[in-house]
Amino acid sequence: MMRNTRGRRYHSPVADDGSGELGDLLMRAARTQRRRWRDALAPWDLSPHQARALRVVCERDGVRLSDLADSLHIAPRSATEVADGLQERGLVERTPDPGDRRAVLLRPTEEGRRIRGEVGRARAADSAELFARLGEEDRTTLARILRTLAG
Amino acid sequence: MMRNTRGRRYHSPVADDGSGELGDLLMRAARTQRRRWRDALAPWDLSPHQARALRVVCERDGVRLSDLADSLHIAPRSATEVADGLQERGLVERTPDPGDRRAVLLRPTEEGRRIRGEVGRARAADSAELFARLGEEDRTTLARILRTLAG
DNA sequence: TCCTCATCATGAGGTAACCTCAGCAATCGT
DNA sequence: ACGATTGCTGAGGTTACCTCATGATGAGGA
Repeated sequence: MMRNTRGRRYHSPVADDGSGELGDLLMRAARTQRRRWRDALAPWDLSPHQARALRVVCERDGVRLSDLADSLHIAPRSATEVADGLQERGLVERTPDPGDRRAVLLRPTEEGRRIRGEVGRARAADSAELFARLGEEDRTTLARILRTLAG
Repeated sequence: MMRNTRGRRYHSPVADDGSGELGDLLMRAARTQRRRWRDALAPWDLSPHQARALRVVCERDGVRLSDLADSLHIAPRSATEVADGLQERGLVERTPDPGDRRAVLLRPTEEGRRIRGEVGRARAADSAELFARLGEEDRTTLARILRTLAG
């Protein structure tokens, strides 16, 4: 799964025309982080999507497939597949929803909680390492600016 | 192609634990921009990747497939497919490389240049619109910070 | 020269992660 | 009580990647 062992180099992009450049930079920084995260996740052989799903399942205990789909911004049908993947690894289990017999609730297994903890710590460490390049003030500023953009 | 007409809403994510939060914010901002760009591109029915490829071909006039692959960070074989897509739409053409008879040079067609111009303007406008939420100073700061992160 | 090895593009074939649509069961609204 | 809706999943499709093999060419010796 996800054996992207290519590791190509980055070409310096285009001229700086002021505004378009910011978009490029944003994408580039995001790619850097995505790659780092993917690499940090490799020891558990989880895709970023699976890790996120596991996190969701652990946080809101008892998650419907459709809710999971919503959280991951994918179609309900696709959530089934993500859940299948996690279930195969024994990280989550399907239990019937007591309140609605059509629905299925996803719950983390013991192992699932454990893995989620490990992954969470690894992710935090990795994130801290990346953003350690910035000073305290820059981190605050960046958070504020990104919040403005994402809104 | 690329008919993601789902338009799901964003769930407010997890608690703010300080460092991990910045990573989330970065990804979120990047996603916002990616979605905007994709939408801005829709009128021409080009994927982001194709648009980027067209840009590369137009800029460095006469591009080998392997160079294109390098620029897009994909395997050489995959560059063939991207080129096929653009060629089918009549935006680029394959010409033999005079200096190496194994190689093929991609060149933009007249139409390709035209489209690239339009797309470039649309992209610049879109980017400007997004980043207009920020003040002049914030834009400068953001550029500096992102450069630090992407390095 | 000629032999070997690297490189270029591409055919063949595979995979992961999405999607839509149809179907079944359960629930809800009137 | 019954038609419409909701929740999940099987079946099957698309896209954008990938690897490996192949044929043609190029480049560096001996």
